[in-house]
Amino acid sequence: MSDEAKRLEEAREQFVAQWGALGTQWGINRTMAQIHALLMTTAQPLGTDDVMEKLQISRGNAHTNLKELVAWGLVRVVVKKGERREFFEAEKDVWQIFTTVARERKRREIDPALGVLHQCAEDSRDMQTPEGKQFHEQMRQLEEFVGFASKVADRVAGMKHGFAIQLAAKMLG
Amino acid sequence: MSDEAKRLEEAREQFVAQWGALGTQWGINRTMAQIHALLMTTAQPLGTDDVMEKLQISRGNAHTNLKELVAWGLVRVVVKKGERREFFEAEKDVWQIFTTVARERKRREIDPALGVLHQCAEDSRDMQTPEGKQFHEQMRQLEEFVGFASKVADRVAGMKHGFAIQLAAKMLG
DNA sequence: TGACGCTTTCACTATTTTCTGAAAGTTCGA
DNA sequence: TCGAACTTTCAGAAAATAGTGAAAGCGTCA
Repeated sequence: MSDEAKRLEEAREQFVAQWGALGTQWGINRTMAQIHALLMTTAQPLGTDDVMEKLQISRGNAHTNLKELVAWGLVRVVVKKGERREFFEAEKDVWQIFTTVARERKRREIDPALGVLHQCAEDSRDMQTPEGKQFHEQMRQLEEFVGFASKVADRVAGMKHGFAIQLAAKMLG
Repeated sequence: MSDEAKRLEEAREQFVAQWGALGTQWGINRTMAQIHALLMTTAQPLGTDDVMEKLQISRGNAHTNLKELVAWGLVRVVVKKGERREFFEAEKDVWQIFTTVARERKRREIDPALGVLHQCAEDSRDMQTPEGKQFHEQMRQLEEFVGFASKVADRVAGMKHGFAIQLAAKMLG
């Protein structure tokens, strides 16, 4: 193996390890983040056994997290003709990754919060005491804000890269 | 206790419980989210023992998470004159809460990622093989995007409520 | 049909995170 | 200087989460 190939291996391992650690902080399972990192930096699709070997994990673990990444929409299943097993390939376009994650997190984190807040605001709508009114008002404001965030997330997730850049440039300028 | 007071208690408990569950999904410790919910919906500041009692948790747990909330900047310590113990009060303004959380998450999640990516991009700067070049390019794009996100976060976190509303209205309109 | 190659599931184990409760530390008034 | 009133820390217990490995499932082809 050439010197550069070795360096590339090292750099990739570095990236995989650190991305995994970051994933943990982000509330994402370490293995899932590591597989994603591995796949993002590999040109050709990998099979389950490749992933198991590179990350030194069990088949069950590799399988579960690969499928989870597919469920998130961050990884595609690729079938090679003449091959029976499945290969996996990560989306590599950064803006695409971002919108996918944004959509998914909105669905998993924002939408449920909205439900809770709406319910609580409803339940306290008619309260008369100062404490009751204050509670209702707080719920209402939270609901309003989160609903707003929800719309922004939809909007951003639906934008084309170019348009987002333009908007952001205006914002930062 | 009046009927409404009872209903308020129930609604609050509902909110606390559900907000705690949501916190977990968001990668935030359940107790911390619950204390935050409790404090956000309570007009007057609470002491450690109040929190322990309402949430049925130990002193150590209450203490640790109250201090953590203070460290995040979501809760203030209040000293009442003539009282030796500390009371705690949550920030209630929604936009304020949002900017605080945005700042904190940027610091904890975005900035470290930027460090990792920059390092990896550097380490692969001079690679010559197609795989090496591709790796470098991927790191570069990720770094660029995350750096950009970092700037946007700073900008948004620094905005006044009114301005943000205006911007968002333009965006959604 | 059956057995091969691969995928999927799941009971159990390991690891990580969170919580408890008690002891130690701090502050302040008498 | 003592001790009451709080706050803070932390070792170990409990709970939650993640990972393993083996068995079961599935589709294909001889």
